[in-house]
Amino acid sequence: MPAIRSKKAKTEAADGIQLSWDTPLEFATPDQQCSFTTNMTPNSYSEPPPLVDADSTHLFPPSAEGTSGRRPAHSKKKPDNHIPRPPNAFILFRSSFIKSQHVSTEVETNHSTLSKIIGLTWQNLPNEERQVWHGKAKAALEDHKRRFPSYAFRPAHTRGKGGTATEKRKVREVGLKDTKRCEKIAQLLVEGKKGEELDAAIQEFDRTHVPQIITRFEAPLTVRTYRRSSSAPAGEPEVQPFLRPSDPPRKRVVRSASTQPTRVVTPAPAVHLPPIELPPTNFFQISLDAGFTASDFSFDQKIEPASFNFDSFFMEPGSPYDAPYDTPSPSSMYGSFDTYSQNMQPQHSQPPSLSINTSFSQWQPPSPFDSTPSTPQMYSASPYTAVSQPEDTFAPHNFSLDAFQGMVDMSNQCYMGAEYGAIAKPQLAGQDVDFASFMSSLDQQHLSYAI
DNA sequence: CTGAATGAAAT
DNA sequence: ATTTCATTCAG
Repeated sequence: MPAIRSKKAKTEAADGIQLSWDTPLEFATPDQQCSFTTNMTPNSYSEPPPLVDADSTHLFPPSAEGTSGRRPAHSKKKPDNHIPRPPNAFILFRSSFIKSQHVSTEVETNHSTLSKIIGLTWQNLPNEERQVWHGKAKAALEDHKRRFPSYAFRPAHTRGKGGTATEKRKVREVGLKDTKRCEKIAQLLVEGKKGEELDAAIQEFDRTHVPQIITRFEAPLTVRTYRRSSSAPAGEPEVQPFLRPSDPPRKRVVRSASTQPTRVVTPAPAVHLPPIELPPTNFFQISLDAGFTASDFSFDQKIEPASFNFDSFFMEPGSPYDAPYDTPSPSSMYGSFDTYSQNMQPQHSQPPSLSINTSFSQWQPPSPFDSTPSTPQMYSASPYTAVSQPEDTFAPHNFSLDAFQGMVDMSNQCYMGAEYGAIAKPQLAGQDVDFASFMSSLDQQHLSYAI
């Protein structure tokens, strides 16, 4: 899921006033000097801790944190007398989780990913076990209050921001880690696997599971929208139905699920594309972002000028990896591919039921292409779209996969390519199909829950 | 410095 | 409602 919660990182001066927090955070330790005192009601939270011995019954007991206060002197700008907030239950859980190395660095070192895993684990945690951590959080809070009686949380509410009217919120970082892997790890964790056992299980998982490749679609670009965006009469109010990479993300709730994307349809006349013959091939299996379903494509029979309108797109490498990486070096075409390619191995012997055969050919754009300034710039990323310049034609359905662009022409032929030309040949059960059929064939099986 | 999670507490 | 910031450290 995208993290739209923007971080301000406003290094606020003048907020902390009190002593510094140099003692190691000792949240969970029961035997610490500070026993409950006076004014607190020990059982203010409803659920009493389990009667049984906690450590043996819990999946993730707090790591035996012996006063190992390792605090690398908080990295950056903090007033020095800054008092950190009391940690909440999850933060405590995460903290303990990290310390205890339940997930070894063999499996995952990236803390963003770890957060994801731990978040999933947290949610899968039995209620009573989460309650334990809420109890710890409560204790930590009380302790905090004792130590810093006059502390008050003063979030630096940054008013006005940068002042720039445009403030485009940063589109999510595309380096999304494989969500399925995170889910798998979390699942294994709640099953009680950790440490080496987990290592082994994940190694096995990594061996058999082909990581997803995440790409982004660009808004369909038509000649009309191009004209409009580049100083046109603009008689009508400017419609901005499409989502371009540079646009702020559509309102998509992050933590609560599901916001259906708006569907947009644009008329589009035919356009001619140069015929290309395909070399053989890589197979990619396609699945869609969680927020969307196949029906969002309005790609029924009459795909005519249906336009894409979604944020992201997954391509899962499927089978035969015969000639993928040495020929035109696809890795140079898009970074995310590169990122994951190390984990890819030839696997299955059967193509996936739903696949796109992307054939990379060294197709060169027609000569007029290079030297024709009249060709809209935005088209230039894809040599194929470049030829669709005739006055009253539209660029066909146009999408981009990172540096990668593609489109579907009026006969539903799908093309992809950046520096290299490529034809995407959707296949269904091994048979070539047009892109519309392909899209409408997407079903639950091919949807993923990610992002 | 950011991202990634959840939750408490502040506007 | 929305935003900050608690933890953590690799990128």
